[in-house]
Parts: sequence; structure tokens; C-alpha cells
Amino acid sequence: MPELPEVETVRRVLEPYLLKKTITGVQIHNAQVIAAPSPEQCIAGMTGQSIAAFARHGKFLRLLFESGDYLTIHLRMTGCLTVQPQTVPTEKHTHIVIALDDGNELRYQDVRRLGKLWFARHGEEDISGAKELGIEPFDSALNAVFLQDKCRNSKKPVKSMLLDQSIVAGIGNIYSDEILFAAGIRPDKPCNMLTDSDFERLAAAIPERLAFFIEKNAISFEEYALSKGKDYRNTPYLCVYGRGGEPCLVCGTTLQRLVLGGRSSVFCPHCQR
DNA sequence: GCGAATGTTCGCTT
DNA sequence: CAAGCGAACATTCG
Repeated sequence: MPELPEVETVRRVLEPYLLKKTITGVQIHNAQVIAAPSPEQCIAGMTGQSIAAFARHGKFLRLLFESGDYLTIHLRMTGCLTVQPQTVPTEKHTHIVIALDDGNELRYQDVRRLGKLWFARHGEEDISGAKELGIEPFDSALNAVFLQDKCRNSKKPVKSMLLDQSIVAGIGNIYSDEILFAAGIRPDKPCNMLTDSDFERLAAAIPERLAFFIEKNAISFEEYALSKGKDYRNTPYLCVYGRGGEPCLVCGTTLQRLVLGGRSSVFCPHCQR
């Protein structure tokens, strides 16, 4: 459950089932996903805590406790959070189970185990990397001038700039391609070659596309639980991602695939310049 | 069997 | 020294 629209969907779906709940116990089936501190400290630190908020920053999720302590979660490629009754058997690859006082459990499942969780005390330095994030895509500070400033001295492909979490937080490989398609810019166009008009269209396309996909991802708690948190409703609405070799939905030109920074990128050579 | 997959970080080479 | 690669993490799927 990876990019900002999916992470925001998880947050919205689970939030009502987490707020005001108290943690009655924590099971760690695989300590590999705990980045810090030790599993014992995580269990001792979280047990008895009451959940005050469930927040998102870029692709990070954070459980904030009444005490000011907090648990930061990054799902990376295949991490997945669900809230299920204790009576429902856990799925394969469930690594962390956080029992709540209403009989439900917050479960962390991750096939590839690339995701990470960090528990931290109030006032303790956050080492998750979340504080190195750039601005949120929906922040009014995200405009053409902001992007232009970040791109001034860079010859990097514009797609790499979009994937840089320290500039704009939350964009990943799917939505960077979708944003560039919407903005009509080739993913390999160097940042320092972007025109004023490119920056304007890019600044508009970022929040527009992400908001569109958050809306398309909307799902009820029940449906989310049924699909084990793995329902990817965005797929039917993707214009370019995963469609290399297929015709462009706008002009019919065959979509091209290329590799940038080790990530596959698909674009329309006619619509994107 | 091989390559790729919604992400990030580290280490090595330009 | 910055930028830009590939590898690593680990598993599944086509």
C-alpha cells in the first residue's frame, strides 16, 4: 500500500477505529520490521497507551498517543495495515499485532518486509526520516516558483525531482508518471530545461492528480477489511503507468517505456514534450 | 529460471 | 564533492 493516495486511504479508513482506543498488548512476530528501539522497548512503551491521533506525512503514517509518545510507520512496497477483530485469524506475513481495548487488533502485514516501524518517546529525536520530508502536495506553498527554485541548478530528469521526498512528499513511481502525463512533460526532461509554463502545469497537476486518486481510492471500512487492505482501485484510472506499448488514451500514439533512476517510466511521446 | 514490482538507503564510481 | 549508478532488502507473480 504505497504512495500518498493509498497511505491517505489507509489513514482515513482506519482512523475512526483507532482514536480513543487503548493498547492492551503488542505482539512482535518478526522484529525485522522494527527499526527502533528494541522490540522489548516497543512492547513496554506502547502497552497501556491511548491513541490520540492517526496522522500522515508524505508516505509516513503516525500513531500519536495521549502521552506525546508516537509510533511512526512506513509501508514501503508491500506493507499493509488492517484493523480486525481478535477472533479473525491473522494473515500470512503478519509481523506486528497491536491489541486494542475494544476487541480489535491493529495488524501490520508485509510480504517483502521492507516496511519499518519506529517507536519514540515524547520529545525524543525522530529518526524515521519523516522530518526530512518536503512540503505536502496540498500545501498552498506548492506553486510554480517553489518548484522552479528546487530545479534551478539541477540537470536531473524532472521525474527524479518528483520522486525526491525532500522536495514534495508522497509522490511515488505510479503518480509521478501520471502527474507528468497530466502536465504534458516528458519524464526525462532535465529540470533546468523546464519552462515557466511547465512549472505552472506541474504545480497544478501534482495536487490535482493526487486528490483525484485519493477520491478514486475511497472505500468503506467493511470493504477494506474484506480485501485485507489490498484493494487497488486506482488501476482503472491510470493513463500511463503500466501501459507501456499500449495506445495513449488521448492521441493513440504508442506509449513508450524507459528506465530512469532504476524505475520504469511510461509516457506518451506525442503528448509529453 | 528470469525479470519486475506502488520504496528507501548505502556504497561505489564518475 | 556532488551526482548518478547499481545493489541490497525479500517475496511473489507472470
